[in-house]
Amino acid sequence: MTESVQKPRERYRAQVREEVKRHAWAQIAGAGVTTLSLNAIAKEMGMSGPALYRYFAGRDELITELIRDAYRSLADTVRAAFEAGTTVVALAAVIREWALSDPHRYLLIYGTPVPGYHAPDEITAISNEIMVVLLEVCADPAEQPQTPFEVLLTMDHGWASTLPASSPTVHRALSFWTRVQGVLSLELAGHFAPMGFDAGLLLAEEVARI
Amino acid sequence: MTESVQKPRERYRAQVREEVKRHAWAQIAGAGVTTLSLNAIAKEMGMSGPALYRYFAGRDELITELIRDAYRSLADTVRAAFEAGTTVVALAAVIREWALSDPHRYLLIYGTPVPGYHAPDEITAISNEIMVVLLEVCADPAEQPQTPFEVLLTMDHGWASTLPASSPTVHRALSFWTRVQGVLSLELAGHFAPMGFDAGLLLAEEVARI
DNA sequence: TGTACATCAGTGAACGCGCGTTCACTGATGTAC
DNA sequence: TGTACATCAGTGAACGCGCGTTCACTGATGTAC
Repeated sequence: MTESVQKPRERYRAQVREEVKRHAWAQIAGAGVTTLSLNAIAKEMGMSGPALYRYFAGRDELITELIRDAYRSLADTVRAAFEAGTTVVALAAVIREWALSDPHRYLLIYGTPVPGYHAPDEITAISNEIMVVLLEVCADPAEQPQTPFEVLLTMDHGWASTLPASSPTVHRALSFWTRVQGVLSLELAGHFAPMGFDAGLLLAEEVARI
Repeated sequence: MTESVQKPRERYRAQVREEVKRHAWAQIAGAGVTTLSLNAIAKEMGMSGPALYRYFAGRDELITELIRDAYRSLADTVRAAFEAGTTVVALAAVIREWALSDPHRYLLIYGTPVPGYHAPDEITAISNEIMVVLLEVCADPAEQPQTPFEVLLTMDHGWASTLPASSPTVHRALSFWTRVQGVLSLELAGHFAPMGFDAGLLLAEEVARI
């Protein structure tokens, strides 16, 4: 964000880091995180393996960066839709488009967890940002729930601390989120493929009445 | 099923295959399919690596077996619940229990697809069995939908071929399935952990009105 | 019941591969006077 | 503007590791007469 005052070396470092990440995403798009390899990325960039250690402390740091960027991208997308004034149905479609535009990016953060990886606080913070937007959209008075919901939550922290735990808004947001994930996780893993119907339509139906 | 007439060698082969699979599941329970290794399994069994090639053509065949067994187990569980006479809410709870009893088994079939792996027909057949049960449960006249659904499906094959594509039953089954997947995929990947609420309750709410 | 043969489980060595990571070093780039 | 020095990107060799898989072989188990 303050890149304009970077000195040349810093600028160069940032560029190379970005290039590494681009190649990393390309690899992930091919076969998921599992096959992500520093050596392979170095080779693609015409460098030798150890060179990347100038830019990343190791494989784990690179993966953390990728996960963070993925969350960041989704949070920004969702926030932008909200600020442009969206309905829950339209927001679901926006999230689906985001996921379809790069399925492995979606799977990186919502698919099977990377073995041995534990997300740092910064990442849970971004994840919370997303929930906050969902809560805001679900709190829209024009989109009230049809039926009152029962107490569901026992939490007293984080994004929901300013809302009563049994708030219909919270329940609506959770319903929205799980239904979106339900359609997307099945669609992206290919489980709808043999059935031959429009997952976008199903998603719209799913979130139309929450 | 005809094991009682197996000759000793066949019997022994079957036992070893089962033992290999047990170790494979233990590995998967630890860190997912990714880290599954024939050599490691052999070592745990006190055998040398190549010995396993007497029992499995290779790593892929073993994985296929595991995936098939996972589907088989879920299909049997779901069918048993149906035959005992279940409601949609109870069935959802049964599926959740099945998933929680071995999260990585669930993730093996509904999580991020294994790179480079393509399911043989036998497996899609079992997957269809599950859908058939869901359709039967959702067709229960005691569990009629509250609202009529619009046309969603354009398929003309497989398990739905005997039902009109726009059938409320089909829509109810798809809603059920995606909502179950939505809750489970988020819960098992740990995305509910920082929120501190009862995922079982959320699931019950989700499938109560389909 | 005993012998001759066929089957097959399991071994150990080997192949080729790629991985993450460390280390001492070279050579280019930037900085300070 | 020019020189002396510090910084740092990138290299190549090496370490130790584990993987899937093949192959020729040994020795035990089962089969047929």
